[in-house]
Amino acid sequence: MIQLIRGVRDILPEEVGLWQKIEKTATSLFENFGFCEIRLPVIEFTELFARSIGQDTDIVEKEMYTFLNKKDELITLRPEATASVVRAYIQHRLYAVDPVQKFYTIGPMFRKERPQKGRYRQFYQINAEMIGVDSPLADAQLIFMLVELFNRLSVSDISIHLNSLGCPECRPGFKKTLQKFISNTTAKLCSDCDRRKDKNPLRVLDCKVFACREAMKDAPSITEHLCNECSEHFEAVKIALNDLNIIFEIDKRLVRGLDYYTRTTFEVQTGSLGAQSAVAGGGRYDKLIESLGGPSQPAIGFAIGFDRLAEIISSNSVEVSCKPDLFIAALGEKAKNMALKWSCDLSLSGIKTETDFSDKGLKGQMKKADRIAAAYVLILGDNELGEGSAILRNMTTKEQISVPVDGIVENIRLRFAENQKVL
RNA sequence: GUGGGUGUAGCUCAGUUGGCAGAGCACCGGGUUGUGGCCCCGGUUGUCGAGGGUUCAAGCCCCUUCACUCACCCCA
Repeated sequence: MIQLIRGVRDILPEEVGLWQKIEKTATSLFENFGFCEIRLPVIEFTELFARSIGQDTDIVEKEMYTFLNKKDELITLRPEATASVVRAYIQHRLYAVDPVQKFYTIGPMFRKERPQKGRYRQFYQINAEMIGVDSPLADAQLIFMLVELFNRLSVSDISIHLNSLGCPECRPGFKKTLQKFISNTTAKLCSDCDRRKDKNPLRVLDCKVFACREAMKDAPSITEHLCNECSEHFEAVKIALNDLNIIFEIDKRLVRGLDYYTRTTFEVQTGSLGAQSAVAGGGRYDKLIESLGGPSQPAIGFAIGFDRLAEIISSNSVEVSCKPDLFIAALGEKAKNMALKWSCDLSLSGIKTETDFSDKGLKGQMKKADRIAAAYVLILGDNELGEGSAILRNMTTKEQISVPVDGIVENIRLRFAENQKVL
């Protein structure tokens, strides 16, 4: 048997209802906030990701699916969506009419990591990106919209973590301050932190090893080393969030692994996903568009982990069904031919109709109708054919009536149209 | 890439010191000739993840390998 590739998975029909519900909730909410859908390819030139995410990040260094095409160009299955959104914004000069553009997009991303709970090699994200707005009010609005999505999906076990990473003006200075603190500390860091303390000292703040957390307990905080502009921006975001009654906590260890982030970063965390606590995350990337060759426009966005969101909702079990309204139990060849026509016509008129074309007896077909939870069964056998009628049975109340074969589709259609008071 | 756990029927899982491959659920048939659920009776279902080794004999012991899973790293 051919099995699926490691780290990817099938979303089976019973789960798809939940996925559709999440998708509909998100898209209608985002559109109410003025975001428009954009659909993007899943492959791009590798350089796009190397330049946006950062050459030295783990994602680019070892987690991308990268191939050589026939023209010897390096192409990559996208590990995230923001880079592609920005590329499209620049390539199609969407800024020419109005530099302010708001997009959302849903689709699969790919990262070659060892799979575990809530982490797959093909995973799905819902992204929202707002380009061209610098105001801290935009940051607050975006976070408000994100929180509202969780509310609408009845996800309550979450917390909002907030931080600011500064900008190219103030971050290098903080990096040096932090490096000085680390080299002065006597405490022993784990081998990973020892390795990354020079290249990316911010990551040491994020380490989960107890010894490192202890050692970094009194480490300088970036929010205290922001330049005036960044500091004012961050304060304004906090005030705006308070005005919107968004409860959040400042998390100075929230550093994130993509190089393009500036200023505001945030994460939605949950306790119900094992070691994977982040279910959504995002932040500002004010310099990315310019660095990819576009106009100098600020931007902010977030990504929601679709698989993770579905996971935490399904543990609260949302029932989404695709039960048929009507099951046609036909006995004999003539009856089956009539059933075929009827079921096609009824399906077209919006009634979920199921038919069994096998040679099962009536008992077997009733059993099947029961198993798939059909609300009504239409029985057509030799007796009924002789009388020119069929039997319509309510599977809950066991009531049944005789319906003339002449005009039966219209008859049933009208019965279902009358507010489900079919029988 | 590193470490732990788990692989036996469609599903959930038993399987003793190595000795005929099991249960529940599901499915199929019958009881009830054309009426589902509940009940009763009967039946089907296996590369015991794969490959090799030890043995008269391996689901069980040994080696290798693969997959799943959880965690690390990192991230949504």
